[in-house]
Amino acid sequence: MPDEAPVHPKSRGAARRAQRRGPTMEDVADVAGVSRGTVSRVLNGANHVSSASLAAVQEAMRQTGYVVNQNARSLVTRSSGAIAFVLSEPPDRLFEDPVLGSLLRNCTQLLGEQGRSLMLMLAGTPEERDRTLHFVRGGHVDGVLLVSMHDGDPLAGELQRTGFPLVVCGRPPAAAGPSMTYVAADDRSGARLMTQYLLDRGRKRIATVAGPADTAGGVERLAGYRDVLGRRATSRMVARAAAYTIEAGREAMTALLRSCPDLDAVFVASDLLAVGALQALHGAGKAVPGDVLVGGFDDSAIASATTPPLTTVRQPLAQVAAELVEVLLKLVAGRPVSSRVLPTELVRRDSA
Amino acid sequence: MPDEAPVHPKSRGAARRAQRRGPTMEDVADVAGVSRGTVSRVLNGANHVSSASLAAVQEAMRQTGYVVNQNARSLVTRSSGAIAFVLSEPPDRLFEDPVLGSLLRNCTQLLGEQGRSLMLMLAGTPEERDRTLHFVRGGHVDGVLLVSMHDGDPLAGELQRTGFPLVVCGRPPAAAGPSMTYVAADDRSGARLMTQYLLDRGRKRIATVAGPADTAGGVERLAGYRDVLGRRATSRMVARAAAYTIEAGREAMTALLRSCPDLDAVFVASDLLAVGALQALHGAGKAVPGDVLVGGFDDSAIASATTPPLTTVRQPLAQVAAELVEVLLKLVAGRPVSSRVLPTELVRRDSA
DNA sequence: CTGAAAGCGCTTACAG
DNA sequence: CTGAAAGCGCTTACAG
Repeated sequence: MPDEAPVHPKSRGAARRAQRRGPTMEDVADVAGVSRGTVSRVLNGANHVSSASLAAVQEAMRQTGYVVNQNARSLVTRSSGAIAFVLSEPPDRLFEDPVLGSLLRNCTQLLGEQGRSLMLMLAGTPEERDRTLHFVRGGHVDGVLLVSMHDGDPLAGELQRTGFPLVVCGRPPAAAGPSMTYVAADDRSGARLMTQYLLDRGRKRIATVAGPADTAGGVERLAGYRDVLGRRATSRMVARAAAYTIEAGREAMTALLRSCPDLDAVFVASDLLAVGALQALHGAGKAVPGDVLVGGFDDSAIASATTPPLTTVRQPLAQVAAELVEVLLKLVAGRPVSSRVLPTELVRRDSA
Repeated sequence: MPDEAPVHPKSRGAARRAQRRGPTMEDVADVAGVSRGTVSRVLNGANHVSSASLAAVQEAMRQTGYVVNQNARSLVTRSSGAIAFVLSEPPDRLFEDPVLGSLLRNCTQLLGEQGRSLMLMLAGTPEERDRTLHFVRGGHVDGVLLVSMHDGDPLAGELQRTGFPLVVCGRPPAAAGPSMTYVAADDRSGARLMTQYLLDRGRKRIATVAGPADTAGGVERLAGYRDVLGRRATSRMVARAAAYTIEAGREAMTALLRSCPDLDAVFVASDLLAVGALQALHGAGKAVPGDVLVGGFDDSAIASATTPPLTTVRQPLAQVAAELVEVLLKLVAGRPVSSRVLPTELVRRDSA
């Protein structure tokens, strides 16, 4: 096997035929009455170009409808203009959680404003991981944004070893080493904020629905909860959700109602989980917030659409995306960067 | 202004320096003791290559860690290996609806399996549209998948005029002309299915929450509803949602309860809208399905997570994605294609 | 089956 | 400020 993903060799011929050969730099130079080099200089910042040449070239570009051939340019500059957005998740539930969608949209938009494009790559299976690594090594992208929720994901380290600029969204796996740059919301202090709030509202038996144990959210948010409650947080007050889904939230909440029937508040580690928790509480005849206070995490779109609307911890997703892009582009430009942890804040609605 | 998006000319130098120059075809050829041409032939299908050369080249590739430079290859083949996935939507609510996420994930996965990559492009604003067009014309991609929910979107026509292979998801705007290839779920007959089902369950006053009037879903699904009810569908039984969101569904349902207080069933044009409709009904003290039958559309992940679980019309999204990719790649290969409309089906749960 | 050579469209020192 | 020229790494007729 050649070390190369198959790219439909058969179809190349046809694709080539179909492509009209647009005007090249040569054509523009001819029309403008200058050399190819001058056209190139106009394209790349217009330094050291007389205003007469500048005008002539611009006019010629308009006339010919010239569009630069990015492949030719990339071949010499060794820079593709694209960034890989790598989603290291099992494929089934992808995008069910609005957090990912928000991140992806924001990054795409911000990169676009910088004249860069985003390649979406899935890396949930071993084959996909290989493809992604191969793709990055092939120089298709100038840098990588990795969104991985699971600890112990080997991809982070492998990507780092390619030597390409890399920024991870969320805290990187411990095994990654200290040199890995990341941007994360402060999960732990957000969880503390919410737990303290529930306590301040006079509740005595505050349970929690934690996220899966192999995710940063599942670890950090539970830690924040424990920071506040100390030994008051007994094991019967903690339930693990199997995934970040509505169903899993419902199941975890049901388990909690069984193990701790007299709970009077619950901190749920994500809004989507909280939707399920609300259903379980309603189903058990518990009034929210009357009998049980419910606090979520994320402040995703669904938080204001539940009944009652969800009091939650706001992750600054737009800012996470902005910093992710900023840090990565700095890295691509060869400038020094450092990791960033962004503050979270409490958003009060009606559920707590 | 040069006709060219700025791609950080300043950063190029740094990026270049940072890039280690991997082994080239020349290096592989040297190690294998053959010419560059033979290495290339091995890479592109291994026809007309002796098994001795083949083995030598493969071994040399392994030894050197060779990875093909896609830019150099694309420059001569005029084929980038990438496909643009263009989302022509206003940015705010993007991905709130799980339908888009599902489509994107499936397309990315299927393209990946074909050795192709997906570039995500937003085209919600005029600037973004220009960027997208420029990008496509620049030859960055071999073809375009356009997901546009809004009629009268000029982008479809503009993309078509570039001459690049294009497939639209959903029925294209009427103005697009007959030659535009599309893949769509059969919205109208799905709506008929649901309306007929509500009728068959003995309901007399079947209202509908329709999608925005400028979307295919808003038009076709309402048409299907009217196909079945004829003049029994009076204007007071139809409410338009302002967008495909939970809030809009709640508002439309509230309006319906005012204009038609004795309704005993409602067909809601999307699952997300139906979540809002359920909230409004519960808020008004109506039991579902006891007092009012509720039918949704999409069968997205949320449909099985509502209380009660939603009876809905299933859009075959995985199949839509598969056909989208298949048709586009055929087009890219220069083969003939035709548009496809995929059947929808009723999924019974508890809300109706 | 295989090598030598042309060429894809651009950028960038290098002279001037 | 500008042109001529080399070179980026590959593919592909063209001979043999």
